[in-house]
Amino acid sequence: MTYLSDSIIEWYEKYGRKKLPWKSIEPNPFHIWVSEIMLQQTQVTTVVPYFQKFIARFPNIHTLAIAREDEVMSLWSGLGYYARARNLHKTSKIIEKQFNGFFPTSFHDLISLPGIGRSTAGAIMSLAYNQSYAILDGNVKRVLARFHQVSRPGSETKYESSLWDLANKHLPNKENDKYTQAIMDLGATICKRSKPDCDICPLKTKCQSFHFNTQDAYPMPAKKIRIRKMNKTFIVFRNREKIYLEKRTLNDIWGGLWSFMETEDKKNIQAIIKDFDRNSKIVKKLEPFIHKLSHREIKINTVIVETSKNTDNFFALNEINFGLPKPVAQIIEHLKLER
DNA sequence: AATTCGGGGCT
DNA sequence: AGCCCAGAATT
Repeated sequence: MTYLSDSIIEWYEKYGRKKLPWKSIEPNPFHIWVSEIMLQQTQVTTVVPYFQKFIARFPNIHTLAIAREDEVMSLWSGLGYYARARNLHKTSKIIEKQFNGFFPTSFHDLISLPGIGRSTAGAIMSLAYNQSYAILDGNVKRVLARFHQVSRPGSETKYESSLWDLANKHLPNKENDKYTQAIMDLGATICKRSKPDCDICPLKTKCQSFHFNTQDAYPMPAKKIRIRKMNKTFIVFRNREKIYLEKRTLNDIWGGLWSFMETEDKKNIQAIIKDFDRNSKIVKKLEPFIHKLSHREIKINTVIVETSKNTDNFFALNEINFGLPKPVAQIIEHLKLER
């Protein structure tokens, strides 16, 4: 099958996005890898400023591999899905040690690395090395689901599998790098989720959804996830200009970032405070606010506690340079303004 | 096979 | 207010 790839590549020559910051005349595998990880479940416009700051600080694998994890997390702060950053760092060390600092060039080696799955490995093989591998991101899924009117059976696995088959079937026999970029660009700029610009789409003469006017029905919607609502109380221990922070464990949200002590049960607040410092007391409560995640909705309460303790985990507001969850960063900004 | 993991853009 | 985004790892 070459109609689809030929048409898309031809379209890309005229209308594709060729100036994204991770693109260069000579492909840079390190840049492509970092961008692919940042772009997982994250839109291009969100990623661009993070990518530029990240590359300015870590221009190559070596600088990343020898960095402190806290600094890596700091540059990821606000981007979300923090396991991506931890895996990125972990993988840079693996490449330094096990691959002698050379970025892997085979699909087998790439997919063995933390944070690199089938689609990301395919993207690197294609975009960095012009090898014939498919990707299956949200853009490609949408284009293929519409082009073929792919239905979503009971089994999600079968649906994914049939899309992968189509993605492989449509691979061109040359210019795979250009094709991969092209089909993503088409999905992002023409074959959009809502109001696709079918009239100027290079695939319209053979697109099933255009023919039957079913663009809104494809891709068929995924199963709805239910959003868990929960409460959290952040306990901000403050000693003059310094506040207490601790590093979060990896098996929860915001893993590896620094945060306040917290509880989900308000009845525990007094006990936690007295356990920390029996002479401390609550001096203030901030206005509660809702922090929304894609799978949770957290009502965040904040209590400020004055303490005279001053351990290693106390930091001046202006010297905090590691990763912070969004709501924690918000609260710290608020505290700075009060000064 | 289903759930978990962020935060933001767009409608 | 709800859905989706250059998905992968874990349960």
